[in-house]
Amino acid sequence: MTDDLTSAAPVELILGGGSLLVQVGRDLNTETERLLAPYDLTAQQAALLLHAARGGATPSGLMRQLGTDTAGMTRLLDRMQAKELLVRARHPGDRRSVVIELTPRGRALVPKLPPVFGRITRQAFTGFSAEEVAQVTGMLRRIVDNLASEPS
Amino acid sequence: MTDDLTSAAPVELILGGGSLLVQVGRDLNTETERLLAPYDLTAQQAALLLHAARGGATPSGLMRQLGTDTAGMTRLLDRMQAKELLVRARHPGDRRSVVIELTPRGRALVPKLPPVFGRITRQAFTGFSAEEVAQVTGMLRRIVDNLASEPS
DNA sequence: AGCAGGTAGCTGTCGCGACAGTAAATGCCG
DNA sequence: CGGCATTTACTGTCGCGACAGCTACCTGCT
Repeated sequence: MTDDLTSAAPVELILGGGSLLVQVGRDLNTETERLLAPYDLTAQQAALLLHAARGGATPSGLMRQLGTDTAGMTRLLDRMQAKELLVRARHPGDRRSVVIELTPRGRALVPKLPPVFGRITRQAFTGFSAEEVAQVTGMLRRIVDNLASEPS
Repeated sequence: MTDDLTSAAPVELILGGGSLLVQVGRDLNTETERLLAPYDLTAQQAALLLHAARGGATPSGLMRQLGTDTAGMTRLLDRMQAKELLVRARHPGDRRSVVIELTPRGRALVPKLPPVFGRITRQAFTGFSAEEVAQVTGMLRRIVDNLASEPS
């Protein structure tokens, strides 16, 4: 309901590149990858492993869950397939589609990931009450909706 | 003070790749670039122009303000120099350093940028009270600090 | 004066996001 | 049933972030 947001939130804070939000996202990603380094995984790859581990995953489904596009997904899968973390199988009943199956190697990594994400979460939200976490989450969702639904 | 954050904020929300925070940052960036397209600028380039317009900017200074590293800055400057938005001048008194000077072409773009960032800000924070904006900002800062100071 | 350590900028390499454009398979609808 | 839009996956291209490693230069300390 505020109409003078530009003064409430100085341009510097919202700058596309130097934006606080953008910065936080990048820092979070970087820190996650630091903790994942021992497993030779990136944040995207770890996230994909977790999602694909539940079975029946397709590139387009994973794409929506990871928030990327088909191009990015294709290459992410390429890289992970090259590392023998997964294979592409033919979808029974839809010849356009592909089913992602983890290899034993990929499957072996899955149990190690939740602790890593847990650590990151704890680190990022140190000093936050559960209520505060819920607040940020809610507000971030509202921002996402605002950006998505108002492509003015 | 919360010690059970993993239950308060489910892993799915904080996933390195699929994280809400990461997602918001990317969306914000993408939307910014959509609005900057008419000027043939990326979000980084626009942010750099704004910072450099105040004069006396050096790569390392801009690097800190834009939150990237020296490598990224070097190439960002390369691309912008190729577009004749700026030039690199020698720093008087420190032969290691470089001073960034906008060309007329670069300078001409500067006044167009604040409105764009203003629009993005308004769009992102539609429905937010000034107080809420301050809240998110504060919490985001705390997260940044947590991530920076606790490289456990 | 001279050396150690830090700073400024650069290059190489890799992973990722976004956009544009393509081909094959599917679904829909008159 | 036949044509057309949609969906699925892919490739090409570009900009950017992060890491590692390098040289030139400056500075502080002895």
